[in-house]
Amino acid sequence: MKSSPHRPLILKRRKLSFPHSDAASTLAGDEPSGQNVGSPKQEEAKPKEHGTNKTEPGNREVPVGGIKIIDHPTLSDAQVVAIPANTDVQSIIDALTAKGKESGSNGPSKFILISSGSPRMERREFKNLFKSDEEHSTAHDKAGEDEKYIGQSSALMEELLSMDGREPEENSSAETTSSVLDNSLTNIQWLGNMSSSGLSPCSVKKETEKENQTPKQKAIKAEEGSAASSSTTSWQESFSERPPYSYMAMIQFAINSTEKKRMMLKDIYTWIEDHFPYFKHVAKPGWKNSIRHNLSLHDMFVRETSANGKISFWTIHPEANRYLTLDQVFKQQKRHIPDLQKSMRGTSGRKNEPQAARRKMKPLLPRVNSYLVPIHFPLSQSVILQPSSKMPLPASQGASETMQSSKPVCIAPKVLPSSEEPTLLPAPIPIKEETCDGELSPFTSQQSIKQDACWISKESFAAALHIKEESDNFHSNTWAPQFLPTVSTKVEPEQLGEPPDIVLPAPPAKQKRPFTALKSPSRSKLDTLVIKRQERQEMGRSRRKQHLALPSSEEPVLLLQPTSRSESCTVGNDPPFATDTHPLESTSQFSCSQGEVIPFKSAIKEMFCKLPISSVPSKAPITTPAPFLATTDPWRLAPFVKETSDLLCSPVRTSPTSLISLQGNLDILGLGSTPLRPSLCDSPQLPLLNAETNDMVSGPLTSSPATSKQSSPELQASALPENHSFLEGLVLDTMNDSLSKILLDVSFPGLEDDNLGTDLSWSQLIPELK
DNA sequence: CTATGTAAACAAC
DNA sequence: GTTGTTTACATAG
Repeated sequence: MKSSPHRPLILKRRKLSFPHSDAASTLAGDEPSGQNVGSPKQEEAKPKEHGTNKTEPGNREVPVGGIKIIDHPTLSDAQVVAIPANTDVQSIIDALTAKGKESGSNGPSKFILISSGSPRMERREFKNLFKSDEEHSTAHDKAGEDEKYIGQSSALMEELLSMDGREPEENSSAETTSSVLDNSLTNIQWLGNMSSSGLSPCSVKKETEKENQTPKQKAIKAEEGSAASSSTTSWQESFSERPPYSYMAMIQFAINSTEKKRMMLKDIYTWIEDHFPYFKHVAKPGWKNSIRHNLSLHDMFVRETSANGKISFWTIHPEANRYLTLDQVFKQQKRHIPDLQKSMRGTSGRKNEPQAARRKMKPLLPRVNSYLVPIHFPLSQSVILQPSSKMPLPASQGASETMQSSKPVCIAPKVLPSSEEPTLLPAPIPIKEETCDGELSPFTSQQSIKQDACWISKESFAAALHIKEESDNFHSNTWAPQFLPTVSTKVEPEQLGEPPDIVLPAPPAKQKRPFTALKSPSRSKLDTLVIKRQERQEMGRSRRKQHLALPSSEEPVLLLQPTSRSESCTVGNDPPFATDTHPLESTSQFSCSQGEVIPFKSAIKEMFCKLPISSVPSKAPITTPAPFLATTDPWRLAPFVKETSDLLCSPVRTSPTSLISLQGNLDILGLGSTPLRPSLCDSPQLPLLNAETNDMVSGPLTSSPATSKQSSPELQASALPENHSFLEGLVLDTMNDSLSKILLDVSFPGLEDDNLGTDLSWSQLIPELK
């Protein structure tokens, strides 16, 4: 009852009913908590083994190839496996296998691997061992194993391997199929940072077991900080410390851990507790509130109600869902981390080194920024981003490490299609991605000076990347159909190094439903009902989902400008873009040739949602979609716009440009939970990128015929016809850990204002526009 | 300024 | 009491 002075009273809050409760059918069938969801609770059972495990009390060693297996001092069901530096994986496996046999079913379920030697190898190898991570594997239920990877402290790595698959966790990774051992390998859970011997008492039981991973980061931290000295402390901390994941990320992990990709709130809580002991044991109860808050806050989380309406599940909007799982993330981290750590440690003074850039890297799984944050990219931005030509892998590969290391692991929801967006097509368009792991490297590697910039840029970069993807999706989804002919997006995948563990989702689902109910009428099909979805408007300060609120001041920038510059917007040098003109906004807004400015921001939401009630409605109820909007899918924008006219300076025009702008806006707006961040332009990187751009373009990308990819101004001007608009950029695919360059070639004959008359116009392409 | 985290008020069950 | 929403405020970057 306290009334907070600050907080306005909520006069009324009304739940939206869903039209489709029928969808529930699906639900009904499904049990709420879902099979998958994991019945974390059940897991608890594990302990049973203990008794027997103890079979080998004391530190008994089971030497196998120099590998020592010792009972964990405090964990009854765990054993510590000391692995000599040069031990090969097979030996380890053999040792564990032998141990496992020896112990029988009752044996220890977990093994903590400690290697003093070259941890890296182990990982790698293990990694190899681990088979695929496909998530979809039903595995959840049973498979329980998770891998836990401990960071590699240079000193030691530890891994817990759960031998038995008992744990029901759903880790994606779990591929039950494999032998027990495999499973165990497969599931790596996080180990805390146990620094050293890691034998310290660990009260955490199952937690340990499950998948929490302690990010290496932690490990790193540990090292840095208090570190290891007291193993106990570190050990405990590992479990007690808060995971480096944001709530948003954890929720995603939880939901994606289930087969159906949906989870009830309660199960989410449970999953998190199970996987991150911190929340079970240390966190204040308020964390649940935070979870709920995040669910409500982020558009990517969609609540679906069972047919009967009694059960509500939380799902991740397909468009936004990267299907990340803890496992995947973990694996990724694995890859990257080593490098990072190296760099970090190795160079105690990181700064000095070129590596400095890295240093800046965010924690792999930063709770922060980019992590999991949906990034919306306005088309324009994409334009802005220019890949550096350098991207070529050369050094990169070698550098791959660097790259990776440098690369923050971002888990960003794929696209954040704005709720508005109707994204139907997943990837109809031919999109190629080229991921160059090495790509970044150039940046990093290059000049030291720049590196910093690079760094920064990187982050932004990452964002940009994501954005790009979005844009792709964006295009592909919404536009693709219409544009297909004309538009070609390419992303050329070049993965240097590793195959993506993560499978990019081309989520099947995508097609299904649009993020926002608003848009797609069709979505009705969905089994479940989507309850939420609204666009967000801006909110003043409060953060209700981020919207794209752009400062009114800023005006939309033309994506494709008629003027030579238009394309040139490219970052590079264009002062305008890059600099002030529309720093961020530029990305978000597009100006109509007319000069109209369309600020998207919050207005949009309102428009969509029409949420009279709350000033800042976050998610619009699906049901409410405006008719017109619904009809046209994606682009009901225009109409939309009109209404919003208030906000918009001018009514939307069908003019091609306008469309573009809209779209861009949409993106931005749309889901945009995340606001555009500082545009790429701003970031220092740009320059770098630009510079190279040309080359790049010419490179692989160019392969595509008609489409010219260059975004670089020069090129544009010279080479490109006005009609063509190219969006070129790099995409960082967190999932794959790779960088992708994407070229989006949107060429219309007459796109630009100047040319409008000429050939095709957007409107032509898209009837609706007219 | 943004993204996040946290606390809290409130609403609807 | 639980689940969801939405504010408000705080903090880190």
